[in-house]
Amino acid sequence: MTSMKKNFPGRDHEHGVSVESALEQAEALCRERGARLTPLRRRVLEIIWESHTPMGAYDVLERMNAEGERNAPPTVYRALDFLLKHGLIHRIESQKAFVGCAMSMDAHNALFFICRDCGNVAETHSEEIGEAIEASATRAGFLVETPVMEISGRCKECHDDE
Amino acid sequence: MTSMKKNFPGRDHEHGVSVESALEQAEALCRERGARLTPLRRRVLEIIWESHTPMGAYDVLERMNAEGERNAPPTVYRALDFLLKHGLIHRIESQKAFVGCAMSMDAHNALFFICRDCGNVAETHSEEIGEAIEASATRAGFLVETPVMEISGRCKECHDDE
DNA sequence: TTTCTATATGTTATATTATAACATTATCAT
DNA sequence: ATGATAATGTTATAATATAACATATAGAAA
Repeated sequence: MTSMKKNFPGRDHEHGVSVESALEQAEALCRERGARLTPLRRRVLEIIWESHTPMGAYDVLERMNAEGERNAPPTVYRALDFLLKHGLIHRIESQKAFVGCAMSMDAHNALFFICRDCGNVAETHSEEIGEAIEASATRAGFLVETPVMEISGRCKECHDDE
Repeated sequence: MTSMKKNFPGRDHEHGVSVESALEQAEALCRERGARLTPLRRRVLEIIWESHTPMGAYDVLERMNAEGERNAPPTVYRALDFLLKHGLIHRIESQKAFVGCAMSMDAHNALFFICRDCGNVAETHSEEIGEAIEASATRAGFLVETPVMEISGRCKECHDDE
């Protein structure tokens, strides 16, 4: 594993969204939509939120089975699909891994800053960038549906003390 | 395969970069850098440019072996690594696939518009977006290194005739 | 309540993508 | 020529993801 230094804002458990409140919000959102956040799905979401770095599907699976359960990959992938569909998590494509979504109501237009040192991910939603992309897309006659914006680099903590 | 309609600008073989000129540029760039664009690597680059949609590593491999050769996965992946390192191709993370890079000298800050209908990819390099991201990053104390920007949606051709 | 239907989960097998590890060969500077 | 470095060959396997079908469960309709 790469050196795990201090977190930077966003997925920091001290200053960011707490696991409990994330789960509460998820429940509210699902209730509102008539979507079923079953114990299994809720558990997967919880596991993902408990990690401060993106988790691979098999990491989640391992965690689920830690207490002796015998879940198989499809179980996890199906739960992940559900959570993705409802914007409760994001898939970080460049890492084949998943993180909790800090703003499920506006799941689109998320921009991720991913620190290559500490592995932390900060989620931002910039109007400016969204508009710049819209403008560029319009010029190309392109209809934006699902933007994937993952900026790899180094967070403040990690490039301060090099 | 999804319906393959007409191309949109960028990777269109009629209006875009020709395979030959792409290979010539690649050779020039490698010569300049003292990098060795071997026949194998050149062949992989050629295969990728010949496709107008992103190709998976195993698609490339299959193509290489079409004439009876017996290359194995590592051969392809090593060539892809070389081409990536020199900015001659991009990896489209959201598709686990590779496309030729239209602007190898400025391989960073590429923004891809990926049509979910026809599969085509248009590569753009927008100052405006680059700056918006820089600004957002600076605010977060983040040092940008490798931006991944892949906008999925529908190209003009494909949403015109729905 | 019972029955039906749709949704969710369990289970087995396998597909797809990617890399580790080590052997061999080619290139190039000396 | 010789030796060092880089490239390629080869075998095996790791890591990620899904297909296909069986079973169970929740909620709607009777």
